[in-house]
Amino acid sequence: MLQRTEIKDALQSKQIGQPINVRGWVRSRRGNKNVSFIALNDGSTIKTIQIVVDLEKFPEEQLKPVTTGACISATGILVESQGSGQAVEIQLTELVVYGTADVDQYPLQKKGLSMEYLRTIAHLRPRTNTFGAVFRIRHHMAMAIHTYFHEHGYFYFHTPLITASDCEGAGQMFQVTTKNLYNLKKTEDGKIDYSDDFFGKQTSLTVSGQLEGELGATALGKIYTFGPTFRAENSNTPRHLAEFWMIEPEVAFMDIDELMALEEDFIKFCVKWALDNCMDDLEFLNQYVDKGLIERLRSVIASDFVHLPYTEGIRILQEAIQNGHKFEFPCEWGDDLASEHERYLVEEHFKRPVIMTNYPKAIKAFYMKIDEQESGYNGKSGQTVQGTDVLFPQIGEIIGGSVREESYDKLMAEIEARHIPMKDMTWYLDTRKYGSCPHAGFGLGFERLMLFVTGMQNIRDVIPFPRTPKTAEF
RNA sequence: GCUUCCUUAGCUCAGUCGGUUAGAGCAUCUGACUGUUAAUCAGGGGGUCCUAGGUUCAAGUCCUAGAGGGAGCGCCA
Repeated sequence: MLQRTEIKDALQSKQIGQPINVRGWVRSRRGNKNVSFIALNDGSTIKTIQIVVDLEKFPEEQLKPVTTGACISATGILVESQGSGQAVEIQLTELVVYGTADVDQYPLQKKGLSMEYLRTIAHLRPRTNTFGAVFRIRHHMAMAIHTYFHEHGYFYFHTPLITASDCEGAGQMFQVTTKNLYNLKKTEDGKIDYSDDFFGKQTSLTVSGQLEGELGATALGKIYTFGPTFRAENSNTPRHLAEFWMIEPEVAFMDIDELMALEEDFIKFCVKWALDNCMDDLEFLNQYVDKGLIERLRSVIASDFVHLPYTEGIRILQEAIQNGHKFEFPCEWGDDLASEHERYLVEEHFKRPVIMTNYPKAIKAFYMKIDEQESGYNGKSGQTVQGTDVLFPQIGEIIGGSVREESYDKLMAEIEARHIPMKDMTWYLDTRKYGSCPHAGFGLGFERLMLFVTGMQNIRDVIPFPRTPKTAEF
């Protein structure tokens, strides 16, 4: 049998008049009593190749199983197309049907399928144009991430997925245990006895690789993590998953300005990568999912991100309120900003991405470096921390980053003030105890980047098998 | 977790004030058409109106509860 050619290559081929073999899944078949046209897709590209069937050589009976969804091998002669719409097509000489798809049962149709419906058949949705495009782009974004960090001298550092620490505070955790939940052994004071559990202590799935990432950065200099993360929050929104992938670079000797430059440069690199490598898929999404997509991607690459200290952000919001803008929630200095406030700043006031910095320390994590230089609110220093959140149009917070507090004493003071359980965390504190150094890093939700790059509306549609509260199908 | 909306044919949706036999487009099937490309044209088949109660002479329509889904908010990435 002739060697298989992938459809993306077949469509570019100049071997007119030569035999060719393609294999894939039938998107549609149409025609009249003389000729039948099969649109075939093999996933290598969003495009289909047209197989032209002369019904005198292939009687209708033989073509019966060639229905939408069926898998076939088509051998024929590559010819210049007589019709408009494609440069080349294949005149069929030999047909093999690998697998049929009963038209009364196969759930995918040529058109008119909602995202909600496709989510119920997530095992088949990669065969649709939209999800094919999304998952090809997902691959390319993963490659972009590895390429960016590798080319900038970062090391890919693997942090554990199972952890015994519960102090990061990033969210509720999924417990990991081999204990018999129907017959739990209790200690004398009524607590669960984990001493006979698999790890001999209580363990969970990680909510962040950052703390372990800091161990890597304070030895290798520049590291990044890229792996799955798990949060058991009961979050029901189009921007949250219980299982998602996170990118967390951590860099020794990096200050807040360098951190912001990294965040901006990294995101722009990824967006540009998509425009350079995924244009066919982006054009499809631009046409059918989000009309402004490509323009928005280009504008993000072209614009400089705003650097906005929290205190200045509050001032702008209060000015907006004085000018008659209505917000549901208040925003006094010290309040955490609500989505509506972030959206106002990004989408209405600045109309470009904003990196918000120097937040009040009370609303941020314990490990963020306290701002001693910043004059801060009412001219008093030490009230803010060097956090840097990148806020994007449509999707809100895409990155949360900060300079880390490198002083052992200051870090311990925060930990004690917040009553954070650190008894099993001496390994983390050792980074500050031995050769402590200034360092910084950020976390970027991979699926949120995917939302932005694809224009998709719901985070459940940019990961093949989404896990959300009450849903763990497939 | 809170608020709110939705659930009618395989899919996307109409369905008026509670009133005769529940409709459309697409899909599918049959036929027509000498090259289509979201093909087109003609015709046919296809219904547990989410589930369980209730109100009523009469419920897809009103009420209660439950299930599933979406959106907004909170938490965050």
